[in-house]
Amino acid sequence: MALNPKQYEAVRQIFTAYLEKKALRKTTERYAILEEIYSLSGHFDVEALFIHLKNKDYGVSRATVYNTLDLLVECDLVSKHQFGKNLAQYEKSYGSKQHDHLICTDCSKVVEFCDPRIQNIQNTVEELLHFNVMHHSLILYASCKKENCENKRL
Amino acid sequence: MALNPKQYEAVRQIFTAYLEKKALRKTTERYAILEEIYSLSGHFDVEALFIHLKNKDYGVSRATVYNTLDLLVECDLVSKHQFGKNLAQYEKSYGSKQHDHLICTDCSKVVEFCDPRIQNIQNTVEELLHFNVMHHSLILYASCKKENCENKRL
DNA sequence: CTCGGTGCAAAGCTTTTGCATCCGC
DNA sequence: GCGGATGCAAAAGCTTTGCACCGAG
Repeated sequence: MALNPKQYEAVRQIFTAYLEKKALRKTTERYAILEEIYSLSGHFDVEALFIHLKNKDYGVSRATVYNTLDLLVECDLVSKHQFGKNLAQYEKSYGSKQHDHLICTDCSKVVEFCDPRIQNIQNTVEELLHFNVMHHSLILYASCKKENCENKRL
Repeated sequence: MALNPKQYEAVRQIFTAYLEKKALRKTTERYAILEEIYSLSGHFDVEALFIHLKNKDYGVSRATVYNTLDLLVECDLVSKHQFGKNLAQYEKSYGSKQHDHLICTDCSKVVEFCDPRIQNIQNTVEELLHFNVMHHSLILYASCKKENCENKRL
């Protein structure tokens, strides 16, 4: 799940290249946020990331977190999700396999799954509607059968 | 697109049956909201619906609009979407073919499309993960090629 | 030195909540 | 008449914005 140092260096370089291309400044805050995100596993929201950063020596403001997340989404190092709630969820995306999400309607748990057939659908729609599909979001809302669901026991 | 009187009567009856099953009251506000929704075409957000209702003789409050939308979503007469923004979009769903959405990254225009293969993916995931998929949301984010996009001309 | 970026707090927007009033049952 | 539903407004929660200060280039 976690990246090794070499992989993380590649991530930094992608971000650096993006900042240079856009003539944006390479601030310590931006790299601190990138590093924190890649040290996390799974999904997180802005507030959780902000708290994590606040608990370190180096604090950043919410405004900067929002600003930097936008940049990271734009250069594909982070992906943003709206899982039906009015709260954006993020996750690091470098080195991760393309995947989609299933959300348990009982306990809100998020499960990831892969299905290559989604690509076929994209291709068909591209041809039919004459669009270039950049990315997609497939969310399955499902209820678990019996003891699968952790929160069933609560 | 619009329902004929007979179809709309079926919609009313579904809502009535749902309210009775749940022992909820059949208020005039609830039916007024249902009627307004089924007179609209395409997607709408809460504020737009609220304004429409406000402009009629019969006014309802935002709180009631939110409350009633939840009920209508629960009995499958209305579907709710989160198109990447922090603003829920709704659309009537009775008599509509199952469909998914493509959003133009240039002009935010929403295009509907159908693809039966999404059902196969659902079936596979159900078996693999032991979940009962209730519904899904597939959104393709795409940029139009050339003159397809209405806003390209702006 | 310049001007983009940051931090902080205020403002903005959508949605939820509390409470008095109202009306379906 | 009782208790759920409504209306209104206030509150809550996430995100954006304005402005003074800071620091990368």
